[in-house]
Amino acid sequence: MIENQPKKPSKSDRTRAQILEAARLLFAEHGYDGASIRDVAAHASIDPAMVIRYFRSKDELFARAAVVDLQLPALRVIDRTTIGETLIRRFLEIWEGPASGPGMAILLRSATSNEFAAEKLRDVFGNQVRPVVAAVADPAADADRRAGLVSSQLLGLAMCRYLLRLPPVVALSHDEIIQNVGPTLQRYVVGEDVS
Amino acid sequence: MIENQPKKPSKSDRTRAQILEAARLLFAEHGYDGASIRDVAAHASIDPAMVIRYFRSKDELFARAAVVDLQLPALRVIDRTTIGETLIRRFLEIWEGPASGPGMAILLRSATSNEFAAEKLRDVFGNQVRPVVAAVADPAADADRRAGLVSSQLLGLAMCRYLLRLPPVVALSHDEIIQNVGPTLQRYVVGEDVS
DNA sequence: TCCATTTGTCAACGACTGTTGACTTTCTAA
DNA sequence: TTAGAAAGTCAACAGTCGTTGACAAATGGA
Repeated sequence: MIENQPKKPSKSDRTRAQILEAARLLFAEHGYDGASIRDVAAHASIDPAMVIRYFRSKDELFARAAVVDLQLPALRVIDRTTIGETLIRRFLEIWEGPASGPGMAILLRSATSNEFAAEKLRDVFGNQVRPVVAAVADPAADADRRAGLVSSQLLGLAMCRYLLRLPPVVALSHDEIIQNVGPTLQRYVVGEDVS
Repeated sequence: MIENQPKKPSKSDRTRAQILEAARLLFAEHGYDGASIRDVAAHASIDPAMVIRYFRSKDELFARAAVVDLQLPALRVIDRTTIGETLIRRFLEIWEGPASGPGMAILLRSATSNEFAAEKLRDVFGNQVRPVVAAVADPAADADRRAGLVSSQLLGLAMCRYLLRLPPVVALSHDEIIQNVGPTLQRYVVGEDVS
């Protein structure tokens, strides 16, 4: 009899959720170093010591905050000619839609100076992006290379548009992104490739 | 009679250069926050106070270390069908060749959590990448958008290959990068575009 | 009501940070 | 040789950081 979720949403659960929400917001905006535990506590209207009580350390808080589930669609079932478009559409949903949290922003903001975040980001690539691309890559041996190229374009777009906020990339409409980046991803995934 | 370079390479000049070299190395590897003045001083085998004496503050030291000159080739004179290839070749030289310093790595490593680095990176885009693309973009009005797309791909590739060190992207050979990313850049710069 | 557990408050710790000023050593020009 | 500038050393400052432990308040079941 394993009961993972005892029915009472005790008071501590709410506090715990508040801390986590504040942490996700501040980590996404200022990165691991830039968001102090005191900042998180202030943003959650709570004492800094409570942050440590609920999450044992800043590292563990960051680990809890930096969870990412891209929920990428299976590419096998859709039309083979619209793979690139499907990918970039899902990408825009993840970043700008309300459902997906700031998980990717959290990782990307800290990955350049925090080895844990970098490793986590490599994990997201290996366990979420790569399998989806591998399922449709023509010679299976090319799967890694194709997935890597896809990641480089998507990650660069995210950097320019959401983190660096490069004006001309911010100005791009959804349709412009889909019609320009879609074909790139399409070629990276199923295009004829170099040996 | 303006003499910008008095002939004597005084002792202080050498020390100054040592500090700057150590700073560029550490900033490129650990970012602005991750590289302390004490680290830089230790790496240059001098006292931390000297770093402040020669450069007035850490911010100023970082500003001096984060200078970038891409020396992008003028795209007008070359064959219009090899623009993408030319760009990606130059990109690889900048990152892996011995001539260009770690300037781009310094900026990219800190741009996600340091507003000065972010602004400087946007400057590099606006003053070095954009003009080169604008010179050949077909409707001049598209120049910004095209330059932005080019930047997103190049910046993403740099992130994955040199900072994040994503294994399949690190494993790519120069030829593979040229033959895969080249066409992408070609289309971004001179391909038919969406309104 | 009473007591034990939970939840929250407060002050402080040691470590690290950028930066400063007083001091000594070294070099250079007269 | 000597005075003055340049170069380098050292200890300490004020601030921030993550983290801790002692203590008070609130809560909830018996």
